[in-house]
Amino acid sequence: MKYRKIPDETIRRMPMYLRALSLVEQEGQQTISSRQLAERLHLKPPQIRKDLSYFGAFGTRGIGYPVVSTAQQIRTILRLDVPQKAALIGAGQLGTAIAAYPGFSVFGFDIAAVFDNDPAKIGKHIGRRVIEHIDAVDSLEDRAIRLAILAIPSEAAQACADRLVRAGVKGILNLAPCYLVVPKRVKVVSIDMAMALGVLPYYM
Amino acid sequence: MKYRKIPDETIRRMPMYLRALSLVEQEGQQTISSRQLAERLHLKPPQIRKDLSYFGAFGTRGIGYPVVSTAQQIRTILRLDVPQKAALIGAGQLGTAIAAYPGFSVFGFDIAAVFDNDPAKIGKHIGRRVIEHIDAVDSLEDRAIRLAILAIPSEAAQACADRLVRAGVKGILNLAPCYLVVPKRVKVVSIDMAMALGVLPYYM
DNA sequence: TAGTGTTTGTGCTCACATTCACAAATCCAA
DNA sequence: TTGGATTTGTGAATGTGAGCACAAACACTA
Repeated sequence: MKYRKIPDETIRRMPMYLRALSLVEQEGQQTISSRQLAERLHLKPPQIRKDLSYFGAFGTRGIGYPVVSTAQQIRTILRLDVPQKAALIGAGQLGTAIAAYPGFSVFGFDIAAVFDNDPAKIGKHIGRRVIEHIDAVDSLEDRAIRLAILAIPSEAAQACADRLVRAGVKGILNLAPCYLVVPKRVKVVSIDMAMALGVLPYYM
Repeated sequence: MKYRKIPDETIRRMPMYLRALSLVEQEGQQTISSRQLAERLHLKPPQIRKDLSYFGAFGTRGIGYPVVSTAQQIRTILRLDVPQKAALIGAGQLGTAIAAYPGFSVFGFDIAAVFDNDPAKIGKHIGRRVIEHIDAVDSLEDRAIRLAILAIPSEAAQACADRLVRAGVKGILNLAPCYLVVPKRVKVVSIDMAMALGVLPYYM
C-alpha cells in the first residue's frame, strides 16, 4: 500500500488488538486470522486487515497473523515495548481506584508516582506508592515520567495541566469533565463518565 | 430542515452542550451565540448550529440561543428532563469512586442502588446507599431502574449484563475492558481507561 | 509439480460527518 | 422607517473512515 496518513481511528483500535492478541497468546494459539480476531472484537475482518496493513504486512496469506510477533509489533508501534511510567494526579476516591486498577499492566503501564494537594494525604500510602505534594510534579522530568493521569476536579484541571506541561509531560489522560488547552506537542485524551452516561436515556 | 437521520456524533455532543449551557446559566448570561459556545467547547460554530437544528430552530437570528430554554430543550431530547435512576453494579474501589462522583448530578442522574457479589460487603453503606446482593438485581424492573453502571471485572461482565437485560435494564455504562453482547433494544456505552491510556505513547 | 482451499493486502465505492458559504431573520440606532 | 451589524439555519462541498470484492500469496495434499 502506498503511503497514506494513518487514521486516528486505526490508532485508537490498536490497543484493542494488542489486548486481544495477549489473551490469544495466553490461550496458546499460534496464529489468528482476521476473521477470528474480528469475531472476538465484534469488528469486520477487512477493518482489522486494513488497520494492520498501515504498518506493514504482518500476516501470512492462507494462515493469518502470528500471534506473538504481531503483538510485539503493535507494542513497538504504540511505544509500549518499553515499560511506560505514569504519574497519577489526585489521590481522591477516583485516584485511589485508578491506582488499584489492574487493567493498565497489560499494556506495560506503571503508575510510578501519586500526587495530591491535600496536606493531610501527603506521606500516606496508596498501594506501594507514597503520596507526594503536588508541587513535586516539577521533578517528573528528572524521573523520566512523561505521562499523567488527571483525577482531580474540573476547576483545578487546567491549572494542573499547565504545570504538567511545564514539567515535560507529553501525554495526559484527563478524567475531569472539561476541555484542556495544551501545546500541540502534548496529547490529551479525555474520559467523561457523565457525558457517556448522558446519552443512554436517549436510546431507551 | 427536512427530516434527516440524526448522526450519532450529534447525540454524543448533546450532553456537552447541556453541561456548557448549565454553566452559562449559572453565570447569569441570558443568551449565547454559536460562536461563544464553540469557543468554550473548542468546536466550530457551524457544528453547533447544525447539531441543534436537527431538533428544531431554538435560536434567534442576530441574537443567539436562549440559554435556559435551550438547555431545557436538550434535557427533553435526551430524556433528562425527568430524574434518571441508575444502578451501580460493583462496590469495589472503582464502584465506590463512581458512587461518590459528583459529576452525574448535572444531568439529573441518581445512583439509586448498589450491588455486589461479595457477601462481606452486603449491608454495608456506600454513601447513603446500602449495598445489596447481586441477586437482588431482579427487582430493578419493579423499582423503575432502567440504567446500570457496570464496575466489575471483565470476567463477570457478560454474565452480569445478561442478568441486567433480563431485569429490564435498557442502558448500560460498561467500565470493564470487554465487549458486551446484548439485544439490539439495549444500548451499551463502554469506557476503557487502559485503552485510552494505551494510545498516548504513540503520540509522544 | 499441479491443484485446491484459505487468507491476506488493497483499490474502489459508499456512507457518514464536518465545514463552508450564503440567504433569511432579527435587533438597534438614527 | 431605513440601513448596518449580527447571527441563525441549511444546501452544497469537502473530508474521513468503513466495507466490499478480488487478485496475489501461501500451505498442504496427492
